[in-house]
Amino acid sequence: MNIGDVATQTGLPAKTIRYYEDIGLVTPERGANGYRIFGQSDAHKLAFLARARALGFSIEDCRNLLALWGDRSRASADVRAIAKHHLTEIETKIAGLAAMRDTLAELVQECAGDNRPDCPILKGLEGA
Amino acid sequence: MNIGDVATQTGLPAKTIRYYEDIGLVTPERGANGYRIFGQSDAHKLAFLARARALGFSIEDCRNLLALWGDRSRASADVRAIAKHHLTEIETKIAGLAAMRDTLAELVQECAGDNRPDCPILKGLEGA
DNA sequence: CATAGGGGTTCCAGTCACAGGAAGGTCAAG
DNA sequence: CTTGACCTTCCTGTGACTGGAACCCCTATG
Repeated sequence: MNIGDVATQTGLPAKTIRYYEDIGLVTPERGANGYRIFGQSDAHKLAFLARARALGFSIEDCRNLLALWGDRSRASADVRAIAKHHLTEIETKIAGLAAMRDTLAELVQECAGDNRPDCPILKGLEGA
Repeated sequence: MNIGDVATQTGLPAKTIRYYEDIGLVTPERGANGYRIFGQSDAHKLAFLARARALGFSIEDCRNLLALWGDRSRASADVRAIAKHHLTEIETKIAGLAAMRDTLAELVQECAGDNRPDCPILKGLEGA
């Protein structure tokens, strides 16, 4: 398979796949013409990566997850630890965003949004 | 005021304040020794920026909000439009993160997290 | 008066995970 | 033979800073 085929299969842009090779996440072979050749195992790895990234895992997490995936003597506790830690980070992020949303929603609702200059949003930003 | 004083007042790191000068958000004067000199108006601007950034507004949004803040003939509708658009983006982000959280939480709960290799998390990542 | 410290200054590199684009080689079809 | 779609490498840019090097300035103390 050429890079375009794997890109179609996995939904990852070709650019991203090249980048993943660059940082050592996949190591496709090369044809005589210099083209990358992806086997089934490469395609599976990339699909795995695509899903892990879609769940928000960092590249480093992905690297570790890939290693565990390929390690038959792994302990599921290690996988779980990575996932749980990431889950906590996501929850923290959500909490931060939710706080922003609440404050913003309040300000937006208070603001008339007409052509007069008076604006509760700016007031909220200028004074605590 | 020197940069350290403003940093303490606003809670912004000095580095960040220099960066804000670099990109033209504030324009403090300079003393004979080359030090930046911040007046009250600069300090207010920076406090405004700190709050806007804390609400997640982008630097470009901040630039526009600052301009509106200083524009006596502004229409509050313009401010509101920026804020509302930002609010929508935040809500979109939250929705995305919440979806990740749900999937992750489910996988984490299914995983035993012991020293055996069997792992629903990896299974979830490998197959759709 | 020399020095030590805690300011301040500039400039350069790195972050994260790619995306865009230039310049050029390769391949299959018409 | 040419066209156009694909592939290659390399370089730059993104957002909003952060860290660090190398250097200057100011005040207090021995």
